Amino acid sequence: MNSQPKHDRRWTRRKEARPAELMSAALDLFVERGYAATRLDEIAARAGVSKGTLYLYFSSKEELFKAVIRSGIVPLIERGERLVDGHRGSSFELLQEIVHTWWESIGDTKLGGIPKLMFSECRNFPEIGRFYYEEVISRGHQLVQAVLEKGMKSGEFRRIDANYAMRMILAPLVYLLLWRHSFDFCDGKPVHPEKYLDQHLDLLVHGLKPGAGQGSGEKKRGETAKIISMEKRGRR
Amino acid sequence: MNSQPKHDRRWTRRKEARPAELMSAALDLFVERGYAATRLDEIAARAGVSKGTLYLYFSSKEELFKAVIRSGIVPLIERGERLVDGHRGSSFELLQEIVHTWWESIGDTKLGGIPKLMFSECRNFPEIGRFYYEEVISRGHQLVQAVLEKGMKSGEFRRIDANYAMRMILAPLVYLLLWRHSFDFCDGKPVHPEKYLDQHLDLLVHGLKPGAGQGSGEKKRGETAKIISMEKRGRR
DNA sequence: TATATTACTGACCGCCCAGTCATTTACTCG
DNA sequence: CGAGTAAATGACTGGGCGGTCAGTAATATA
Repeated sequence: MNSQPKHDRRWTRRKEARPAELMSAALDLFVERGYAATRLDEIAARAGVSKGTLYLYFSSKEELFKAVIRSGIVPLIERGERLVDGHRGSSFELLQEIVHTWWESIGDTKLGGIPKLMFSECRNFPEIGRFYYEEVISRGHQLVQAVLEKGMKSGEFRRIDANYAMRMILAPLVYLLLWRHSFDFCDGKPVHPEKYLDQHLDLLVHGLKPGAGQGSGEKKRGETAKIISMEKRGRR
Repeated sequence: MNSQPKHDRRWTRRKEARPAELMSAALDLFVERGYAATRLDEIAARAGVSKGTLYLYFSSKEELFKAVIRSGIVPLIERGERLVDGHRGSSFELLQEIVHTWWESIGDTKLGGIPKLMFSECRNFPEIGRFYYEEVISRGHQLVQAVLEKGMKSGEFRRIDANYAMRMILAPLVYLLLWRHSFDFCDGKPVHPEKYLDQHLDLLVHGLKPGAGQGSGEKKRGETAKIISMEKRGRR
């Protein structure tokens, strides 16, 4: 981690670089082991400093955690929002572009571990959970929803509830991240992300195409499958 | 939790009921706070016993965790497998039936917290992770994949890679559970599960329908959206 | 080179909690 | 009812880890 330990000095002053290095090390370990199971000594060691140094830059473990999340997500959403604003072309192309960019700049990056971390810990740190929800999740939701609504308005997509459709778009993306950061290691033939995302987009483009019946519960022709809405079934 | 504390006794002997009650309490707390953040004293208290009693039935915290997972999932998969075997009718109907049953007997139950727990902890307990993968995940995958393949063979679904399509089916289901057990609490308008699942099935039935181009990267007509395969793009 | 400054260290502290066990209480059986 | 057994208790312990701080080593200044 230390760039070049000049000569044979035991350590060098690197006031500027420390926080970023510590946060990077912390993110790695938090994602791998979870917040509680990660020792501050380990984080410090991975960043090439002692635990005491960590406390020069972060006042507590929780503050370090917050900083990791904050600094990790700041660039993310903004980038997505700029992408949507600047786009000219079909809504589906935009959707593809978003997925691609997301994968390359987040998913396939160590930042891709953050969602797993947040899902695991948001109940233990409601303040951070709420922050993450406000600053990342809800903005991400709005972003995708806007694309869907634009596509529906132009007639490119059929009319469906954008809020729920948005979740159908995001679920496989988030799921991919969670998978890679948890069970991927025991899978015989690991998931190939590019193929996975292609498949997802392919199913979406067909599922969203207009002219095949609107909304749930309706079907255009007398097909074999008749949709039984869960809403009408008795609850447990 | 104790059924009836007879008379004014300080406690009663309930050798048979203790393990189940302890596991139930443990599942609640593990799901809510995570494995590490859950205290054995709390589990015992919720089950109405002292910590010492817990150790009469489980030799360690980790053994308790294993037992919780094991006992929680034994009934689950088998039920699904019986469902598939006994089904007569279209593949999509079967898919619906699976989703409904899953939701009612697992998703909308405290068992629905197990996936979150496993995703969070499987890296810290590789042995349990592997067990869960073998006994639940891979069997669940095979189950859904079999339905897809049957549907493709009969021409009800278009031909696509069943392994990846299976993941597209499961992702929103698992995602629903994770959501409910983590961020749901900070959502202004919470997700309505029945509507969510209906929407999912609706998108699927359209996305899987044949006669709209096969596989990713192909489109039948000159539509606005042209699919750019991620496979062909440069990697990060 | 001498002095002042400060980034950094690592031994140390105290709390917390998994795990133990001697004792107490409930039940069983004759 | 009384003796024997098994279930349950809760005070205790030991280790681990978050957090501290007096001291040390690197750098700045002159």
